[in-house]
Amino acid sequence: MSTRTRIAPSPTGDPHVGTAYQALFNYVFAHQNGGQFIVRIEDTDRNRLVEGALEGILDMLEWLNLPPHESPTVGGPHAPYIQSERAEKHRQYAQQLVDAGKAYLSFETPEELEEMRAAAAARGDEYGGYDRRYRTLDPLEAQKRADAGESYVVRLKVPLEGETVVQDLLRGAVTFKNSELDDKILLKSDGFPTYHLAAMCDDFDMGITHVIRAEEWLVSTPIHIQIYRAFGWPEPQWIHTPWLLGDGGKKLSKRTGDVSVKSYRAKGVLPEALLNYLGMMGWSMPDGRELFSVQDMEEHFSWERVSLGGSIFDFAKLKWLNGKYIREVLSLEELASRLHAYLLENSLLENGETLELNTTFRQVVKMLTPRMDLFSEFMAKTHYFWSEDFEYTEKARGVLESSREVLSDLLERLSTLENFSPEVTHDFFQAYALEKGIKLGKVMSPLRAAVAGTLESPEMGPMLEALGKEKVLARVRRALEF
RNA sequence: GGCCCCAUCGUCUAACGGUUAGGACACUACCCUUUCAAGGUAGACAUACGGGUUCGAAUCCCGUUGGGGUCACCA
Repeated sequence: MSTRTRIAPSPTGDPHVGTAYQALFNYVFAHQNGGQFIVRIEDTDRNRLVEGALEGILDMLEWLNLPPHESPTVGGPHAPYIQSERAEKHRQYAQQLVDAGKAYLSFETPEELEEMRAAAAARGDEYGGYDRRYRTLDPLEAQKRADAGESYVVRLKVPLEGETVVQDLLRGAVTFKNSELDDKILLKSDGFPTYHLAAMCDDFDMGITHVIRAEEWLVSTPIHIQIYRAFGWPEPQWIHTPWLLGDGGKKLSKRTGDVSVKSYRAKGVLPEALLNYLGMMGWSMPDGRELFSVQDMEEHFSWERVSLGGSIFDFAKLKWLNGKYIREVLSLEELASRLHAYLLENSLLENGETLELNTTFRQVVKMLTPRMDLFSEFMAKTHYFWSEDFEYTEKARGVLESSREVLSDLLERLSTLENFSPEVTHDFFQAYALEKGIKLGKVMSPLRAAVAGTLESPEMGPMLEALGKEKVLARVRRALEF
């Protein structure tokens, strides 16, 4: 039987890094075993749907280059891959369990449930769930009430005694007492299934062999096992991956960190860097390498190398890793075109006419390569390349004021240079400093201030070349008048 | 609170009974240098605690503590 894994995200907001994390592990494991990676959208909670969220998730996977073998958009032999479209099937499954006496109709209202919980809490009961008041109701009687139009849910009749053991691939056997299990709702009063029913039925129907999901699901796994058993289906392999945590070591959420993949994309994080970073959360390469691709992961992945403690998402390290991709992985040509596309996509171009994907742009990108970790830093660090309308920083101003002599010298002599290639200007500066008996810095900083408006910039040679003689001279002139 | 999971530098991690407990991010110096970076070198920083088992425990067992999760007609 071929290995089949899935992610089952809910379309309830921006695409979540946790979803990307799960997608990565599910994708890698499926590919490593020559199997299939499936995306199924879990939208049975009709109240929490967010417009566009489904597309957002699919877009994210495309951006990350983790294409599913089967999904709502590419389809597949088990379509539909949108859970709400399978609701009729879930209702049939629920009925099947009711008919078999493994589940029952239940008529309590949400308010009554609330009272039950409060009462159980007040008594200090160990079991704080549903009191099972309809579990023993005669099925015929129950059916009669349902037929009469009374609102009901379908609940699983879990065993009251004994234990349910979850065999987790990462943690071994995890034992739960059945007396602590709840008669979980399988079908809600709106006729839609809960996650418990829907996910198990769909996993079974879709032939999922390995359920790889976040640790938060571990404690509801005994219920899932009971559902499988009620149907008489063989269990999949359970794998509960370690937590991705936010600040303070709490579950990663909007409150504890940035969870939106869109937001990382907007910051100019490369998809391969994000994936690489996610890959080193909870897993490591056998040789300790930190820079690795999804392909590398497929080659070397094993559950044995997964560490179980949760990992705190550290943006500083992601940033560093992104910088590594910019500096060491992408070619200049690749970098330039992707950066250009990024700027276009985020409408960050300062001047659409001059900021084309041309030689100057490439020269500037090359200069910035060791100087940026994120694409979003690019414009702020290069604005003076694209416009004459730039300010002098406080420090630059100070230097300009005390260097008029050098600047006018420079203006005069620079204008006689044949060309502004780095070699020519480099020799020129050396000679000038030598002649004047001053340090190179005394020549460079005024010029830097004049040309860039700041004392922090790329090297002078390439910078002057990219700017060109005309602009450089004009800027020195402007600085002298300042 | 009940139940469940987890526990190595601040952070991500290596070590699968024997290492001066290694690497990376961040941090601090220094080197390189026309500034800023990048790069290089160095430094500081960890096995939560207490019992066992063993000739020998970060590693195995138990307990404690700590952290997290979960107890929905949400997934």
